[in-house]
Amino acid sequence: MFKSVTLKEVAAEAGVSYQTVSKVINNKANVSPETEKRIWQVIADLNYTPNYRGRSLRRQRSNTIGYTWEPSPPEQTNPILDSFLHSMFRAAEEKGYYMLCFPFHADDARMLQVYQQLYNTGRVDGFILSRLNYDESSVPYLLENKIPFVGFGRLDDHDQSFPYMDVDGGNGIAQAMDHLVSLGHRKIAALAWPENSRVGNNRLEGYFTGLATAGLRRNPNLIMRGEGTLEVGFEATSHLLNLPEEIRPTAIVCMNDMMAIGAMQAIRSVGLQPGRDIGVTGFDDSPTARYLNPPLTSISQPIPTIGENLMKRLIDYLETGTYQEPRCELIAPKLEIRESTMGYVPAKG
Amino acid sequence: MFKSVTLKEVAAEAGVSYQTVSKVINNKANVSPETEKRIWQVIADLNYTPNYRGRSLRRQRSNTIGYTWEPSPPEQTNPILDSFLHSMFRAAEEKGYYMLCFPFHADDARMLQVYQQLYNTGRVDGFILSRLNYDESSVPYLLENKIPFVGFGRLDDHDQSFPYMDVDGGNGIAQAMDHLVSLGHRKIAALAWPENSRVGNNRLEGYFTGLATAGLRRNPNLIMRGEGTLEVGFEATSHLLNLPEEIRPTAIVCMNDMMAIGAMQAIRSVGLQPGRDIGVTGFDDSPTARYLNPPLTSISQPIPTIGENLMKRLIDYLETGTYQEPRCELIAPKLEIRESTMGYVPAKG
DNA sequence: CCTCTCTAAGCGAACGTTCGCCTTAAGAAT
DNA sequence: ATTCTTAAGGCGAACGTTCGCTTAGAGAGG
Repeated sequence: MFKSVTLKEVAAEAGVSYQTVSKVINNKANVSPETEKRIWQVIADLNYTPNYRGRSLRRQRSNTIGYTWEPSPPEQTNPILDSFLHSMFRAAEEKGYYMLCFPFHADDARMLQVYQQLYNTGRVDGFILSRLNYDESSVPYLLENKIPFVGFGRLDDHDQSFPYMDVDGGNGIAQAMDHLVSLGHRKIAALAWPENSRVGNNRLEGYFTGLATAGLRRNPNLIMRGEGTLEVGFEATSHLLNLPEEIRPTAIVCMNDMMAIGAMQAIRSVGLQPGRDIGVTGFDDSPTARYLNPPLTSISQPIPTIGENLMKRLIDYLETGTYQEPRCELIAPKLEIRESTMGYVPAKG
Repeated sequence: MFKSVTLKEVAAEAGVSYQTVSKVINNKANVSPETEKRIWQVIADLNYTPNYRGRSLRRQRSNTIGYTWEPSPPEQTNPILDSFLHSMFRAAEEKGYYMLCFPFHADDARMLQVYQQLYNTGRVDGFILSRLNYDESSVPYLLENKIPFVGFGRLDDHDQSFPYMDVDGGNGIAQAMDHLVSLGHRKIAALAWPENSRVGNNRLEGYFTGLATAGLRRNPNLIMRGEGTLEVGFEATSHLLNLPEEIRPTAIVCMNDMMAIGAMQAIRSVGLQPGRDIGVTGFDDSPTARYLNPPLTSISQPIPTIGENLMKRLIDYLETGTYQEPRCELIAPKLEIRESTMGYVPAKG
């Protein structure tokens, strides 16, 4: 095994006590300029880097942030995982931190135990949570045990109980609605998620906002709910297309891209053309969205900004003991307009 | 901050020296059954877990494995990342290990420095590398510095210089070829990668094997090369479809799914139907493959098996000091047959 | 000449473990 | 009665840091 250079070796070489070397490294030195220079020189010569284990034990700090996430089912892919992770990695490294990733457990109690364990044993200094929903048990648990964390997402729309960043999904869908309305659509359907999904409800709010802004009435027949899968998108859209002419939608706003893909397939399966005959929008702006046929208008979340910001915020808290204001931040997504909403010609007028 | 329970507190409560408690925990005890039982009881009562930092310093072990990977460009998605990571996380946790993830750096020297640093400071005990190519500088570096690691992928086809697992891409493509030949295809094109891609060349080998098995001649006009993107797939296929009738391919084997998607779009853009008129196969079996129109025949890699196996192999080495045989393992992928190769009717007989 | 202050650096202790050797007492063997 | 063995557990040291207090020596002020 590799024997790495220690403080003592540096000290011996520089002709000082090892504690003095430590002080120089940590800028706590009362040392003459020449001595300091000599010490730095030796550090460079021997290629010394402080041992993480010793430092961590003494400082009672691990400089490590824990993170886990629920893995996607095999037939789906997580479009934001890669960039979210890397944005956090980079922000952490910049501050001398690293991320410890650990497996997700569906069993809540087990998951809490893992959080507790990682923190109590000193493996991590805090956590980043993501994809929070109403019933997230980890949030109250971590708060109660005073374990530092920040979240991507919140528990409900007016929650301020812990520091987070979140995408304002409602804002995004409202942008999509305005866009569709401006193209002349008046009968707009929504493919929404089950009512127990906080993210889903947040997005659906944007649908309602969009209707209100345009002075349109809510029509319960045009709101379909289900899991955010291609199949649900297909079925729901098939149903919508079978509605009588006078209420049949001319545009469909989907709460994610998978549903939108299903919707476009359903539209094509009855001989219509997505974009020209029926406008379709998605959410997430998955990498594949632009490659669909037609390319899908979707809503993109500034994932790297969020990852970087969350990490910086958590580290800043760990080092200062207080959270920067604003503790809770909502950030607007961006509508990416593509052909799945272009080419529509309103029936009359 | 949280003050966690220490050995000394357990010892005081149990009325023994703290070293004895340590011995009990590590099964190195010469202790009477009653004492041992009492100690375990106290441990449970106080909810004691050994402090990672102290243990790690003393044992000179971090029980942590490092991993990084090159992030996908924004317009692409890494279809295997999520399940690969989670399979490693799970295997690690089972053995009391965790993964430290750190940012990828395109600059080679910088990257090597990070590896060195993480290892020398005692943050990690070893690494897992992935997506290795011919010119991978990390492999010789880690070998030379005796830093433990295992790889997903190898440097060249007969490489045995370090322990790895790899998917036999050639085997996969050969399966696809056999499948196409059995359907009656005789003119089969390949959308291959640039010649400096080891993975690409390995897969292309399978194309040649398939031709040989079927007794077909290689036709340089039917081998197109380029980046594994949708655009390249589209352009290359458009070119192939413009070839004179007698050599124009009836099937196209693509080295990944993105190219296959591009190929199918090109086929459709000239009024033909993928699957019925021209067979198309991909590689990776991305989650979206089954949702394409038509669903794409592709080759799926047993990612979770690989992740689990790599992790176990590395940990086993760290704990025993020798690698299990076989040190290098090649594992066959699986052909997933879908409609993009079905429905073809050979022209004559 | 004595005290005081300041600078530069040393020193002991502590963080929470694990490791190897030592001690004690009891019983067995001589 | 003396020595030997064994079981049960104690003890000091070490892993590589950082922290806070102490000290040696020089120069200033009275």
